Amino acid sequence: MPAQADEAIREKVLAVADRLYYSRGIQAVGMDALRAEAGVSLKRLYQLFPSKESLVEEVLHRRRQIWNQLVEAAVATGETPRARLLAVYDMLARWFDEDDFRGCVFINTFGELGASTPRIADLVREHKAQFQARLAELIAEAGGPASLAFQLAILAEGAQTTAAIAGTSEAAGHARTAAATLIDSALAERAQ
Amino acid sequence: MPAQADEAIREKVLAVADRLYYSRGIQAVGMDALRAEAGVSLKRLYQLFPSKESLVEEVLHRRRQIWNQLVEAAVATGETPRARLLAVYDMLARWFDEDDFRGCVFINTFGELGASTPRIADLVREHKAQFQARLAELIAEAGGPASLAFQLAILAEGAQTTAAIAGTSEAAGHARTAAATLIDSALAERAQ
DNA sequence: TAGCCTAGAGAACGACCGTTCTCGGCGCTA
DNA sequence: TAGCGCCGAGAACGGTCGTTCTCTAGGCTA
Repeated sequence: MPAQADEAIREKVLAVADRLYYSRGIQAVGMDALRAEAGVSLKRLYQLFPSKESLVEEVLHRRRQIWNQLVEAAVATGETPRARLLAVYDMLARWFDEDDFRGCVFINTFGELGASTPRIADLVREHKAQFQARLAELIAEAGGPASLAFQLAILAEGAQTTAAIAGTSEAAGHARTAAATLIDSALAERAQ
Repeated sequence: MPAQADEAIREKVLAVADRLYYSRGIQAVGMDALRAEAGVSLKRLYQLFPSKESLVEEVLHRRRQIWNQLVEAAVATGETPRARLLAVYDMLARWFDEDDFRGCVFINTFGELGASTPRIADLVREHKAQFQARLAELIAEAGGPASLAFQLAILAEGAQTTAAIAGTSEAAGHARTAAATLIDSALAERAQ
């Protein structure tokens, strides 16, 4: 039982679970469907993850890391603080254009399980708070006010939800335009 | 079997279903829990609504009517087009402050059932499109550009989601401030 | 080669769900 | 008062889910 093989299987299961949960919803995907798709025995599945809930938690944890990497990769492309902020919305636009886009995993999970599973509701809260804190850092670099972080976070949130429901990716462009307006307005006000 | 008594029972069932579904999630509330809470027999329940899915659809329909009334009541308080638009965000603020606020019913339902129940996904899409169209009307009255409707809709959407997850109602205030900035910016641009 | 440990396949279990069926009692008509 | 039909209570049914258990086959050690 080589530990590194276990790690590979873990990652495979997490990747499959992420894909199935995201496309069909968590409650709609049973452990058996997961087992079949991942090519793992049920016994192994429960050795790696003691329960479905713990598996869901790890899927969210993994998504959070991926999200953070996407944000940082986008931010790294900007030369100025303003460009770094707007790059986040460009990243959203690319994401919304993917074929399997179905909204924010965290929002969907919150709607599905938040009322009955406090641990998962907390994970969602943490993730959103962390993203907002990152926005606040970028805004501080630009010399903007703290309230701007709330406004930009609301825009990003709304863009994800709107894109998921309307099924079009144009929400990202509108959010980006609105973000630019809000940033410029806040900086202009501070400048005078 | 007086028809008006049937109507009263229908409304009672719908109200109870709305409350339970909203607070616990749809999948977490069985028909039997509903029966117990509404004080109706299972037989009657299935006479009034042929299936759980049809019941969910009617709950959403009812919520949509309530939402429209709230929007129109808020809009009616504004003297100017700008004030009418901002009144929508004031309405959101009051809603977020309610004890049992748990986000937008339509978003939550979309996350829970949207992937597996196309009819319900369509209802959610229709509702959001209608709200956005109403915003576009108000913006046209103010002489603003059509793209502003998208921006304001994204703000309202994001405010609801952010308030639900963060558990604070301050999102409405930030959304309102951002909305005012976007409106004024758009109108100033058009004026010159 | 003999014995043991492991892991996979899948049956089994208990719980719950949406939906339907049965039964017993009550009220209305003749 | 006798009979009929409706209604509520709740059992029953078929299905699915998360989780555990059983059985069997295969590879490793001595």
